[in-house]
Amino acid sequence: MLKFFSSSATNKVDAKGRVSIPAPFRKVLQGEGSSVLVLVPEITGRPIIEGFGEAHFNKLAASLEEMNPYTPEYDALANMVFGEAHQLPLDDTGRIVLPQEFRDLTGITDLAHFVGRANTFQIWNPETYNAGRAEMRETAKANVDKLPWAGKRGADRGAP
Amino acid sequence: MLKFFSSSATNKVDAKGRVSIPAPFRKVLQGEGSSVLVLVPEITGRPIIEGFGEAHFNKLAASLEEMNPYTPEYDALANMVFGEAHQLPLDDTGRIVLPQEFRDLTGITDLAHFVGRANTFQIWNPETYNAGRAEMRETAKANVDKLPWAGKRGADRGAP
DNA sequence: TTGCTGACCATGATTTCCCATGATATTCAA
DNA sequence: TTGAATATCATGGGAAATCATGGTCAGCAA
Repeated sequence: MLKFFSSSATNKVDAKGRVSIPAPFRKVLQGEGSSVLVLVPEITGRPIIEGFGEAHFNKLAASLEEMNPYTPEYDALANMVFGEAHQLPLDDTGRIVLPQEFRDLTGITDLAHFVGRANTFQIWNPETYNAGRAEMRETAKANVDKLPWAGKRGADRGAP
Repeated sequence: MLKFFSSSATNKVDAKGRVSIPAPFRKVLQGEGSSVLVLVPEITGRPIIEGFGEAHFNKLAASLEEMNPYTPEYDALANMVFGEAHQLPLDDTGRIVLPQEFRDLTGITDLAHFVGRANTFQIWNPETYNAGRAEMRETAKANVDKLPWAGKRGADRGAP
């Protein structure tokens, strides 16, 4: 069973706001033994939706619990994350209804672009994504050395 | 059990996009106790696919988690690596379906060239590979001394 | 009513699964 | 060491399941 959200897909959003969650993503949720999906606006305010399963949602809740309540930080995070999150059940064909506020936030009308990001995934307006893609490629290229790819950063790869 | 990806092979891509993963490569995956393969476009954007097993994929995820999220670097790496990675299960005859986007990227139509690279391997359009091979030989020849062959202990492996 | 939601059914296009085959490779015994 | 018996490998094809998508209809609220 798949462990990480990976790959991308652009799916249609129908007149009722329904979108198919890409099959590989559903398999990750399934692996968590869950068929609900959590969507939250990207916390820094960019026009992107962040998505994940219950497992990750629980982790977020756990981190919050470690914070001191009745502080502005706790307040802000609790409200922005949990206050704006939607827990959406997948229907029997693997679709969710994308809440109107998320369509507004992202500018999504009839197409939604899904991007896997390991423990989470994102939903973008395809146009926004394409507009930023070239720059992301450049930034990624300039930062390869942050990942244990083939350089010496890949410390424990077996060879001395 | 084999530990590194080595050797090369050129295999057919059938009408359904299926390719046999070279048997020696399968043995490396088997050694990791896994039968899924991860493919990612080469990060600098050349028309090459990078492949490896779940073990290496986990390491990539782990390094990401150590980075500061919501930075352009994190974003770019997450989207370009995980967003474009495919986790592909091998079928019972050791084949995968090479995703269309990878066939497009590399220009692969009916033949795929596999090249072992120790901890990862690459998939090339055979023509692209052949076209660049002579130059790679020259570059390798000019840099033999960078490898710590027997008798050359402590050779300089390049400083940060 | 009018409009929205959710449950259910329908469908074409993949994609996956399963079985089959010829070409090497490998094993093992004489 | 040679040759026959046995695996392994790369490849092909058809049937069955999955996927993304669309539509209908009943319930419920405004």
